[in-house]
Amino acid sequence: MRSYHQYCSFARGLDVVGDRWTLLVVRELMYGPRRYNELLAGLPGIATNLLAERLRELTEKGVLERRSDQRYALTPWGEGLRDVVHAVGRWARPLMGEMKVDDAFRSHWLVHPIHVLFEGVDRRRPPLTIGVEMGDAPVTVRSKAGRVSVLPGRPDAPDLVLSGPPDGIVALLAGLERPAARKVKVQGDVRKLARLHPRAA
Amino acid sequence: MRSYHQYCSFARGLDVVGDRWTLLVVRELMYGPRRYNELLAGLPGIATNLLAERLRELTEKGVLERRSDQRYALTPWGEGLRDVVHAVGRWARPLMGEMKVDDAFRSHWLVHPIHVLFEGVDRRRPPLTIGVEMGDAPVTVRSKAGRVSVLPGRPDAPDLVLSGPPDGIVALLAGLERPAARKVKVQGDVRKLARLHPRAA
DNA sequence: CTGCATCCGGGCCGATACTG
DNA sequence: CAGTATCGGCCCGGATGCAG
Repeated sequence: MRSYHQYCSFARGLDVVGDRWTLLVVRELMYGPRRYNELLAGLPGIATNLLAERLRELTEKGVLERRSDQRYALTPWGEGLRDVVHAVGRWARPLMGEMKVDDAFRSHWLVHPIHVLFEGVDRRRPPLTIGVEMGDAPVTVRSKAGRVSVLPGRPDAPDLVLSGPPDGIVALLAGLERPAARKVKVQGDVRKLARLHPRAA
Repeated sequence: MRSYHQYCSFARGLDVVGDRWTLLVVRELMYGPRRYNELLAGLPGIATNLLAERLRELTEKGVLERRSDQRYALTPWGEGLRDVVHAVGRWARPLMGEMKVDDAFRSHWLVHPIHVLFEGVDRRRPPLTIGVEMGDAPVTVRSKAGRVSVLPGRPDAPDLVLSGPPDGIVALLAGLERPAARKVKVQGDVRKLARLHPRAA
């Protein structure tokens, strides 16, 4: 990317991560170290040359590093971009209405809406294990010790299983009455969801 | 900008503000409503057509609005981008070493480093008024009630006056011993600066 | 002078094909 | 699996024109 040539911390930050796709690569690495093809799968729409170029640039600039097992991982400085990604995600929450027909989705992306919806610790939250099926891979949403998190894979003994389109799942977890929420099949008692106390919109 | 077509809050956010120059336009409006030419002056390097286009897009999307006095201003939703700009600025702080020869600078940009360096309230901070001269316009850095802020203009009765290159000024305020800091002329007692307790790097 | 619109060259982006 | 090569098209950047 062309530099903005401004002596401004924000502008210099954008010189590093302001390119198209760059911060989405970072988003993918926030789930942990990933291999090239895993990144490709998590970034529907990116061209292979662009992914390669972004990985090279970000490595040169010290945002990520390549490990011995051929995986890419965020450096400690790169980890600092979590706040940036979350800040944008939080700001853009009003944009998360319905899915468009040509919108892509990956189950592990659920981590971010969950992070925003259930930020911090809330002791009122009961322990709860939810299996979520949204198409490409099952994930588990777990409430434990007042904290809500997302894990890959299908839980052994879920209290609740949700299956349906992503926008419906998110609406249901957020406690919103949206048309899409009605398309979600629920096994178990839906009312348990409200006890997780999602943040108001 | 081409949409990423991903049902992800972060990606949808970038669909709105991910274009080149877009967040820098927002940065400029964080100082308050501005007219077209004022924005142009605060965004050295931007092409006039691009500024016009960004302003139109951001207005359509509800990030900013045009006022009756022809000024552009952030909407309430647009104000939410402050957290994003600050998050990037905070992350990019390690990049704020020396100025490059072709780096542009505007005095009002000092607001962001100050925000990052002196975030929050610290009761140990004594009241202090500092005049700062960096080239294009004088600004005032003021400590009051434990909070440090930046105002446009030259103070009436400064306790201290700093004049020199921006990187030197920032280094001095941050309490860092950098070569550039030695190029700053100081009128008054430099040691008063340390009492403001800047955050460690 | 302010506030843009138009035009044009160059570079980045996106899609596909291909290689070790 | 992990990229490189290639090429058309679009966005960006700089210069210029022009209306209120």
